[in-house]
Amino acid sequence: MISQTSEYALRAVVCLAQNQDKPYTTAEIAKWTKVPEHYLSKVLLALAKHEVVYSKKGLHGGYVLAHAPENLPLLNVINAVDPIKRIKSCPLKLKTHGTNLCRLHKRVNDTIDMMEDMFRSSTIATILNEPTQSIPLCESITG
Amino acid sequence: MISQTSEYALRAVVCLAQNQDKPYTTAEIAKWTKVPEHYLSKVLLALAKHEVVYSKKGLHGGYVLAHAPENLPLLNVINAVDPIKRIKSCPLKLKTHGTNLCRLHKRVNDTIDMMEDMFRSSTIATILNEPTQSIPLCESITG
DNA sequence: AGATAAAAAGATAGTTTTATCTTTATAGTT
DNA sequence: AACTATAAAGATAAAACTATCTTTTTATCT
Repeated sequence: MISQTSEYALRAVVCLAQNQDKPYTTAEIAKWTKVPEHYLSKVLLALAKHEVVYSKKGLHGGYVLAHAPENLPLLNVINAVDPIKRIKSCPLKLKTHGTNLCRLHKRVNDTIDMMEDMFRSSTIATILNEPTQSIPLCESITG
Repeated sequence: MISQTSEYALRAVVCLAQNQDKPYTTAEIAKWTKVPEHYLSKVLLALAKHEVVYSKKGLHGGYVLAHAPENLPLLNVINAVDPIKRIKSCPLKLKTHGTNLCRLHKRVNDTIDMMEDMFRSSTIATILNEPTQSIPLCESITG
């Protein structure tokens, strides 16, 4: 329902949100979030292309968040790596339908919309500030 | 967000709901729903195993719905072919989390729950009876 | 300027999903 | 009993997703 790649991207972004003091390298983020390092590197690349994170090359480089967590909806992270596809026209390409969606596809699309709204309305800050039973997302990045 | 296989399964079931006079063959359903015939055959097999449809072999055989559309939530169709996976424990396997979900995964899981609820609360009958701009799902099965 | 640490890019491979084709088993019909 | 239409099963393959390794480019430090 949500791809592995999106899951990894969200972990990385939450990780960076919790550590905004300096750029962190792919290797550090990978270790902390338990994402395969080389795969994470592609994910971060996509996040950088969509300006979710900012990358700094060279010595003491790494990745930092490009926006304050308050201004970063989960949807932006997901869409950067694995865009949610909505149904815009009848997948059966029926002439009689034209641009209208039939009842089935309208219902499915409504559901996707709802999901999208939920991901749009919660930001990284929202989830980090949410009261919960559980300890912060992950163990310390330096640990 | 919803797999190709689920989409095909839903189409097939809606098709059978609109044609309950006799069993319809894989080939007929495939033609009507524009699903690749041999792939549809696997999908129908899964639907039959989960008793969403009933299969009748031999001459004049084919598939019929196993339940009235009123008693058939979309979720049952989706779960038969491509079960919605919920997050039950921390994907990072952190000891400190134990069975609790962190804020991130709780939020993602809540969203999945919502989607699941939506698919559970609407039946095939619901969507077929819904008032809409568009003509019935598909063109005639005999066309 | 040279050394070093880092992202970026490229190449390859495993796994899962989607799709197609072929053969076999089964149930009606004649 | 033989024939035929059909689902079921098996084998194969194409495409997408996930993952790993290697090389190249870029920026910073001394």
